[in-house]
Amino acid sequence: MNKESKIPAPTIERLAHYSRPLESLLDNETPVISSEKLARLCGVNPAQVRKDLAYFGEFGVRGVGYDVRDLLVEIKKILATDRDWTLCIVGMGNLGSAIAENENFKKRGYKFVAAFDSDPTKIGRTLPCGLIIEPTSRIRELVKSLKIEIGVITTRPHEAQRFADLLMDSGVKAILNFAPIQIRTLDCCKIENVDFAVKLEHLAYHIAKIL
Amino acid sequence: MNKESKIPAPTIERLAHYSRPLESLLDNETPVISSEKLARLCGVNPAQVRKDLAYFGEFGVRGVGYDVRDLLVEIKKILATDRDWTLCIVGMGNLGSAIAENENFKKRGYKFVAAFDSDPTKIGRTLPCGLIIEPTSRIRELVKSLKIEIGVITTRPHEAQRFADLLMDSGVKAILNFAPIQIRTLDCCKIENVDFAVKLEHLAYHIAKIL
DNA sequence: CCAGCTATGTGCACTATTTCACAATATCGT
DNA sequence: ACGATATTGTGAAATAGTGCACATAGCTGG
Ligand SMILES: NC(=O)c1ccc[n+]([C@@H]2O[C@H](COP(=O)([O-])OP(=O)(O)OC[C@H]3O[C@@H](n4cnc5c(N)ncnc54)[C@H](O)[C@@H]3O)[C@@H](O)[C@H]2O)c1
Ligand SMILES: NC(=O)c1ccc[n+]([C@@H]2O[C@H](COP(=O)([O-])OP(=O)(O)OC[C@H]3O[C@@H](n4cnc5c(N)ncnc54)[C@H](O)[C@@H]3O)[C@@H](O)[C@H]2O)c1
Repeated sequence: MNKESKIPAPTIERLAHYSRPLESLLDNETPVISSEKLARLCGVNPAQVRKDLAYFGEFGVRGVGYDVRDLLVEIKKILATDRDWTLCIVGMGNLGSAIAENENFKKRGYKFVAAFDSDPTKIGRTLPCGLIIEPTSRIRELVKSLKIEIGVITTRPHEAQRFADLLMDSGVKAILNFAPIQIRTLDCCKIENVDFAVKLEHLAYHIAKIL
Repeated sequence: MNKESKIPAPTIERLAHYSRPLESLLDNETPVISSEKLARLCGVNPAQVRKDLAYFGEFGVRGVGYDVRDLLVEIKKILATDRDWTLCIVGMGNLGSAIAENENFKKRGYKFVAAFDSDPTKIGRTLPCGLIIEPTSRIRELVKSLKIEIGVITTRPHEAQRFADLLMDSGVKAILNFAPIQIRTLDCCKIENVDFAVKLEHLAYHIAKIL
């Protein structure tokens, strides 16, 4: 049971991917799907799908496949997305605003309950989603009182480490960082980075190789 | 020569990461850096740094380290970011606009030369960066006449595949996709996906495990 | 109740990636 | 000029992840 500690990170990421087509299938009234079909929808190997799921239990029926609704429930349980999460976002530039407005996150249970910026001209402004931009000086106070669990960093790079430290120190359990720098992190806090430019550079490398 | 074909994808992504601190070091007037220091700045193993670089040549000096400026030039040469790239973006919602406005991309040589949307109320609008939003019906024409090499997709998910097909058919060599769906792709076109929600789910999984 | 069919769950071999450990080599001080 | 020192470049070992192949087990129809 506690082999959960050595589950490959790619498995976790794929589980999240599997849930996307499953949601469409549910709308589609497709009751059952095979590992082969799901694999094709996600661009992976069918054995991979079965193995990924097998880390967590036996969710399929031999000779039949997986019940779409049940499987989705199980995956959400595994990923802990069967509950709501409380988040805040620091840095309300273009990217920060786009993320705060995005409906998809809300739909998946990621609730932004606070938005921070250090630019005085932005503070107090109300976003279309209803959030009011707070000064960064209130981060500690609000993270604690609103029990914020995840922090999103969309500040400019030179401020990112400072706010990460502040968030961690205030009790945030995880950080999603969009600033293109390497954040030093404490053990008590899990961090994920998203760097679009890295992806573009990867693409550039491949195109250039072909030419 | 053709051992380039078996260079690990993680190596390419790390090379992009290495270039970030190197740029700061340049400003900092630090002339030389060891694999150990660079590794620490990037949160990886020093042997990894050396091996990654060794795929492409010998850039260091034994007993000394790597010349910061030279190394940066070499990495840019490898990643083909020592030149400009021509890009377009399809879907000028919040995220699309944030990306088009971002100065970092321009600074790194990624030039957005066209922006498309299918919403008639948006077409014709001028973005702060100077781009005029074109109707998606002009994608094929403009990709060809402006020699656009990379397409960025920030449309809503259900339109993403259609525009990906159109971009590929128009001659784009690579696509960066932000819509949370699996895009079917042709061999002639390299695709990278960025899915923030997957990262959040990864974080949620880890936090929930600890509790 | 059994035979035939189908698709899962999984041991194992294979492939990919990371890390170790050390020989090779450049520099510096004397 | 040479030994001490530092740090690279790299084969080989260790670790991680993927995919095959098949025994296993549920379902259906007779
Ligand atoms: N914003 C984010 O943080 C974020 C994060 C991850 C993925 N994405 C994905 O990126 C894509 C774009 O996201 P976004 O936040 O820019 O979305 P958005 O709502 O700002 O706009 C997206 C697109 O939909 C069109 N659109 C939106 N509302 C419309 C309307 N009422 N009528 C006609 N067209 C309309 C716009 O023209 C635009 O092209 C989506 O696929 C989304 O899932 C966004
Ligand atoms: N927009 C993107 O596509 C994108 C992509 C990848 C990474 N990022 C990163 O995300 C972060 C935010 O990007 P963004 O596009 O939202 O940046 P942005 O320029 O829209 O704003 C970023 C932040 O800087 C502050 N700011 C900007 N201009 C200011 C000014 N003149 N005076 C005072 N404060 C000012 C804002 O208050 C905001 O908090 C950056 O670290 C960027 O590198 C952005």
